[in-house]
Amino acid sequence: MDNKVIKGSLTTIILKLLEDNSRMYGYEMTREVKERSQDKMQITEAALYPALHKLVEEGLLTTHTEMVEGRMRKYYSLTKKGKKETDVKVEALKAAIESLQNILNTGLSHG
Amino acid sequence: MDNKVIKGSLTTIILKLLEDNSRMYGYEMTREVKERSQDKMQITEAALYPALHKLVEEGLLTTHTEMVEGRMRKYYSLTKKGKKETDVKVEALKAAIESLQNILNTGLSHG
DNA sequence: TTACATACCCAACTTTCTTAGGTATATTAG
DNA sequence: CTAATATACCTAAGAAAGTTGGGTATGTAA
Repeated sequence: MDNKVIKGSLTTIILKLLEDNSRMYGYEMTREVKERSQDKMQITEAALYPALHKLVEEGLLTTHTEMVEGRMRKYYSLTKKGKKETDVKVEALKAAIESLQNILNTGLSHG
Repeated sequence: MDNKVIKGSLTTIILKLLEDNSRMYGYEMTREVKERSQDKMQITEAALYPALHKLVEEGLLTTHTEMVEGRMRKYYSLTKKGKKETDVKVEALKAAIESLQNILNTGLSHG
């Protein structure tokens, strides 16, 4: 993450993107995150690719390589196991965000 | 963080607690986070103490040790520099959370 | 031919957290 | 008196997940 504030959520973000899109390639994911966050967040390719490889290793993603306009594209998709994990991880992240907000918003007078 | 979902926010949490309380000791911080998150989050002492020491090193916190009921308590407070940093870091974390939510909530049909 | 966008990748390093302890006092249960 | 639990501080070794700083290669626009 470019925005070194929230770490440990990259894997969950990847899974969520693939839940929404059925198949995506790495470079496309970096664009999508930039867009969804209105340019405020940027995943670096150096963090992304190793994370994708790990997810494949763990059996959560499968790949399919294609040549498009002379360039290689390695598409990733969720496996059945990956879909289950996505639900679990997305829910866990949402819960963690809520807790974090409770921590950050307690102790305010009312301004 | 016990909840290994969100990393990198421990320092900001410490600063925020001290913004709300003027002085706190380490053990108290672990209780406060547990309470604010309704037992969903738990900061470990092994993560907390090194983080506190680093913040003192960086000039963001000062300490004052007292004996209370036969036990040592090391109180931490924000320095002037620490107060400024707190504002910066809390705002950055809130913005990051918002971006993260945008990422997680895009692509939903409406169910 | 230079620059930029697209598209994949790796190695070395750093930061931050977890795991797994250690020390010590006060209080409660038996 | 003893054991367990809560309070209260701490460290060292290792893992995990990033960052920094590259590399390779094609297509397109200036």
